[in-house]
Amino acid sequence: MEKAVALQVFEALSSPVRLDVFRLLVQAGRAGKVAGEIAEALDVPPTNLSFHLKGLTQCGLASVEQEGRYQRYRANIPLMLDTIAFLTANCCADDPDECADLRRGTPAAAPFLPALEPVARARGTSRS
Amino acid sequence: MEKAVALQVFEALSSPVRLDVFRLLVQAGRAGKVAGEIAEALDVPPTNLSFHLKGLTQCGLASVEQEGRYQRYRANIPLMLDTIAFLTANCCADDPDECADLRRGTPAAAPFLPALEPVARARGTSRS
DNA sequence: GCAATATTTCAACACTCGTTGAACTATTGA
DNA sequence: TCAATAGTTCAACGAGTGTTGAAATATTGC
Repeated sequence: MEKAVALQVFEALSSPVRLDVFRLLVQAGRAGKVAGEIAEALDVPPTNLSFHLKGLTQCGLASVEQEGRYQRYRANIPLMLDTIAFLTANCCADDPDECADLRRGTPAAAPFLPALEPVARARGTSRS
Repeated sequence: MEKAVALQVFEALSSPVRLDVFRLLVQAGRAGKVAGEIAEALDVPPTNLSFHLKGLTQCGLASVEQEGRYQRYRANIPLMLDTIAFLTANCCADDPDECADLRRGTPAAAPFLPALEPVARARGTSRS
């Protein structure tokens, strides 16, 4: 994946409205949602929603298909996964032990953010 | 994870400089890098780098540790994984078959990718 | 103490982004 | 054809972001 694409994806996901829309589409799966459904679900004015849907489609994170007078949007999950792969490429200096340690410390559904207590912990104090 | 945190993470990753810095730190692993090393590796002026490092640390994506007159930065990989989990929560209308289809053809680059398992098994389906 | 090194803060500027109402296009149903 | 519905485009404004040089802070070695 090219860096430019990853940047566009992250930029798209950095807006509250677009993040909500994308997650809604991810949860909708193949079925997707038409613009009106999205607008109703998220309580976003049509004008504004259209603006953000354009952003999501332009970076490839969503696709559109016309259905009569409706526009059906769907999440591009492969692109999302590609972007994640790009972000984690060659991680941990290619040391599998490091990766294992880091993953162990992170239950996939952690309720609290480990904001300022990250990898630094692994160095010096608790590890030999 | 709170939506606000995920937003800050994506916003942080939506800048070319910050994306480069974060990926560099991910690749550096536990060792991390001091600001000067990052500046040299990416050819970013110190003033500008400092600005972006602040952004990365404020959202929790990087940590700082003082080492004499140096500042050592490290990637917060658990936070990154939490964010990914947040993004993919309840995907595909909780239909495991959909997830399996979508994940097919996705590059399995980093050792981190297995952490995405919840995507495919959101509904307790044993697969593999 | 003093100079050199490493990094951050500050002020200023151009630039981009998000939101909104009004106007526009396209499709449906009568 | 006409009115209603679904959605997008446009113009404008305020707010936020990225970059830079100059100045400030902190640490090291002499």
